Amino acid sequence: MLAIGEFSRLTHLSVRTLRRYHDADLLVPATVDHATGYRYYEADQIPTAQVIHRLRELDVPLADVRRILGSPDAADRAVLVAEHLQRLEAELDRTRAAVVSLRRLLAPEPAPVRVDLRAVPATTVAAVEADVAHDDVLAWYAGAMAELDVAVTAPTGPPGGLYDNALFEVGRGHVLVFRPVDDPPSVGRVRPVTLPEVELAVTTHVGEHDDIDVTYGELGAWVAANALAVAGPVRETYLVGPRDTSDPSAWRTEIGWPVFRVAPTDQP
Amino acid sequence: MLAIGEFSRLTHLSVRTLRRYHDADLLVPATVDHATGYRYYEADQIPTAQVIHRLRELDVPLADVRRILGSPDAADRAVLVAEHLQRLEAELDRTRAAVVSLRRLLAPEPAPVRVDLRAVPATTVAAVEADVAHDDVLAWYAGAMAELDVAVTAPTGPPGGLYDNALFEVGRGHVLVFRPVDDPPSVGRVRPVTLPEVELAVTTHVGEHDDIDVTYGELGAWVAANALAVAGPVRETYLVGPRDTSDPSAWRTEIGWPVFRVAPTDQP
DNA sequence: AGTGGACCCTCCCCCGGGGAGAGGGTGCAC
DNA sequence: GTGCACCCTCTCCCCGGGGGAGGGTCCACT
Repeated sequence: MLAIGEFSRLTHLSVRTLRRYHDADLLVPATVDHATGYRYYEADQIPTAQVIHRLRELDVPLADVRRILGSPDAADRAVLVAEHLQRLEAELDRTRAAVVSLRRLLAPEPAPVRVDLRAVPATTVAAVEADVAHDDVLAWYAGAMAELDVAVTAPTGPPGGLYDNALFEVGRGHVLVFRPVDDPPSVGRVRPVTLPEVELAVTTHVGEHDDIDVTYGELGAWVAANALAVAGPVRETYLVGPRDTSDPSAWRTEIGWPVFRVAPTDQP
Repeated sequence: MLAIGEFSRLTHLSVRTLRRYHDADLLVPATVDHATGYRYYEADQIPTAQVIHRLRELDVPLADVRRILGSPDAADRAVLVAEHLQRLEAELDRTRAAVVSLRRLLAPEPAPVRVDLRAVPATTVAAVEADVAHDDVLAWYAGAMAELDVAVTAPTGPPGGLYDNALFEVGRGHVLVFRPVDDPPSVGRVRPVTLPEVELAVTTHVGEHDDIDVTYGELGAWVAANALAVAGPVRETYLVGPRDTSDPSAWRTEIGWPVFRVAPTDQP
């Protein structure tokens, strides 16, 4: 029988937090005095408290902590925890990418971006498309591209993708990956798709994709500065990618933003 | 002149978030229509928006983002950002430790902890002590122990430390590191200190300190189960530590919790 | 010149995981 | 029996947004 203060000392959880965990049904005191409301804990609740403490340190939401503690089977618990560790790893990746692109953003003299305006005719390609959540894009891309690789034996150009703007605004949107080929097949998820004719503002991103947002931003700034507006999903073309060389610094990603002229100006 | 929606599309920040950043004086639109309240941004605000986006991805609080953006000198900015990266690294360490101790906590069959009750006489030692915030303990410890090493030439036992319980409850408390020696010197911060006589519940933690909380918990559970109560700061003794061997699995940390008998029982 | 629909505005409430403090009741050792 | 540390509940605050209500504006097409 440990009063809450003593239990707090033993678990390094604040009294306040212990009360909160009680309210949340996460860690219910062994006994509660009905008259006074005093909470009393047992020594064998310490490990549980520690598990909660550690999970919270990993930013596991209380609801998930409850689920983990609630699952009687150790294997189930391990699975749930493993899921969270995976999530942590993904977050670590994002952090890494943020550091990379922050470095580029804060670089003393940003290299001026080179943008071309290019009219692209309608093209028929072999494509796989779907509505995908922003977080799932990478995984989906890998699967779709693998399927394309199997279906398209003699591509006539580098692969590419179309990414709906809603992907970034709403967190979910239409995505299409394609491979140009003379006679697009229709196998599995692969279908012939005709990409519409567009005018593209095109620039090339060099290296890993960690800081591709910066290039996007530069392209966007150029587009806005040239009195253009964005019309339709962005097109990426993977001129040189991981499939071509394992040296990330050699990678080249062409980014094409469909644009139209907002107000026709008379300037040359 | 970009309306908020278009700017949102270019920066991948939600309209809502942009408004919030305006309210917070973080990213003020280039012009605001006084009549309608419409916010209009300039293309050259895109890099700023991206910096904010990236910093937020690194969980930099908005107030700090404001300070970073506000400092005109690039070097200043670099310093502020570096500070945050250091903070991230510290967090990563904590995460790693949490994973280690979680693994031990969720291990199928926790090894039973071995606890001894030991009467320790008063001892005079060479010590460095201070009030320290919980987060600063590690850094403070390194400095204090280095000073002790210089001051004490012929120690008569392994080093140790006393850690106030307030450290864990309030996040700040009294800390003392010591080295037993025959004739304690008084040099710099080093002073002779007489540690009071105590009865200690003692156990030994094996390996890195990542999961030392688990051992603490086991010790605490034993203490509670044996009708004892905690009296005074915990004593750690570093029998084998990083100074002795670089192999973490060989490290031995003795943890002694001062206790007293709550209710004298007649049980043997 | 109207009109419809996309766009924009402000305002308020919600979330999680606590921290701070008020105001008042209890346990227990001396 | 009394002092004081301890415990209780309650309300409000923080951050960094999300959701939605209710209403005004812009602009391209008719």
